[in-house]
Amino acid sequence: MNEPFLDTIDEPGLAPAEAAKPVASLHEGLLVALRDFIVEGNLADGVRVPERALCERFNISRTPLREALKVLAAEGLIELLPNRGARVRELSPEDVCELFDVMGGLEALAGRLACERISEVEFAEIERIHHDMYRFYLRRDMHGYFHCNQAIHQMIVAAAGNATLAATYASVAGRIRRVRYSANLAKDRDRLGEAMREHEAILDALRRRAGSELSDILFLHLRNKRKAAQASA
Amino acid sequence: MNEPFLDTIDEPGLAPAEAAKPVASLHEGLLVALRDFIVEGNLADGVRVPERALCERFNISRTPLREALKVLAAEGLIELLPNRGARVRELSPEDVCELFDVMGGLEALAGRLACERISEVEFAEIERIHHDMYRFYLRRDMHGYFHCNQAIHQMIVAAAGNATLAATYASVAGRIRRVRYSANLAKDRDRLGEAMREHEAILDALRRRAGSELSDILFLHLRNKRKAAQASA
DNA sequence: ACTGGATATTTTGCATTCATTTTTTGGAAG
DNA sequence: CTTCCAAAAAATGAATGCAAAATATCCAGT
Repeated sequence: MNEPFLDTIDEPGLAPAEAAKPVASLHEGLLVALRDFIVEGNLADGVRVPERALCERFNISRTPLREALKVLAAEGLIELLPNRGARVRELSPEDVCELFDVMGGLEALAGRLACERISEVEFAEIERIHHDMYRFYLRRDMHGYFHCNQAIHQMIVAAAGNATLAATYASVAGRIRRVRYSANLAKDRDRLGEAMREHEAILDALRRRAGSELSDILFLHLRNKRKAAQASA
Repeated sequence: MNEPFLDTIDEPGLAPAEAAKPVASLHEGLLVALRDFIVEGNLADGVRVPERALCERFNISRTPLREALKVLAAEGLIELLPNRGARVRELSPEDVCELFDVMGGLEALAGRLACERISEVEFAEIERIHHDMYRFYLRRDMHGYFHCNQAIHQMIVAAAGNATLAATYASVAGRIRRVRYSANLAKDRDRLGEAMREHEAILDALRRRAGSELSDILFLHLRNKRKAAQASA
């Protein structure tokens, strides 16, 4: 019989590295693996997912799998129909709107808190990434641009210094990540320039530690992202 | 052998009512029951909770119980130490601060969204509860006051019309509910009057549909609640 | 050929069982 | 009397088994 799924990513020579970061329980590792598996889109939306298939895919028995499914259902990533198994939760346009707004609210909060406690070196780091992003923008390097963009938002959340917020934000971001809007979004030149200007305003408000103002800007920034995503859908 | 826990709250004559709202799965019902059980403080913080005891308490086997525990751990209500069982998660003062701030951020978002879409009848209903609350305040009826207070905040969240936000808010509110700050808080007369004035400002901003302003007021309102809670701790 | 229904198969939900890890207990040595 | 170690007991993590529900299949009747 095959070994559990964890070994499928193991190279023989990497055994010590694996030992250095052992997965505490099968369940925990499975949860992460299964979440990534779904977020990365390996399961079509709305399709019934038999437990048996997933068990074979990850080489585990049904018990830990079902535990993981329950958790993912609580996270809102999948839905469990009684006696009818799990399916990847379909995101209606309304769901996507809601998720964008909640992300906007959480980023607004993050910005407000960041203004209260961000250090100069943290700000300098964000500013540095911002300038990198601007260069990518000028070069029309979309990959680099989006990478920096995501990094800045993540750093603002981190600068808020609120672990509960960070966890909540990660959960919402994970759910929305399944929506592939960036491809179409990237083609909208106007939106890109607008986003760049919004980021300038974000930096400016953060520099002045203007929490309330930054809060508004971040929420509206996400609203505009939402609009662009809707337009491209 | 005893029947499952659900029957312990059943009166013989209530069978039809129970049938009208059947619990889909044992797991689902257990999840709700166990969550309430913990939120209501039936389990001391930090104490190891043997699965066996909970199984006997709810008259179910370990499998659905463990599934429910995994979900509650994901919600942050309990923590699961590998091979060492579950314990009710202790809330440090920092955790409480974080939760208050996240609640503030979510309520700020709710207020902003409510300004966009609240109807006149919804606003009138909130205003009515607000006046009820004021009467309770004058009479020093703390029970009525807190009931109205909670109702208003809940109605603002509902008026936002964002199910994702409502679910996130409910999760955070559930986690913080375990902290018993209201008892001490109620004795602080100054804070009570201050809170009353803040609620006036909330109503005023909502009446004018001033989303950004309401957002600020609600966040600061929660901040002040946080301070009062800290002071009484 | 198509529809309806009965049967067979699959799948889910939960209980039970097994193996491993942790905790407790008992006793011997200092 | 205290401390340390070993064995027993208990608890956890995962697998398997079993009953009920859902789905699929097949056949009869039109």
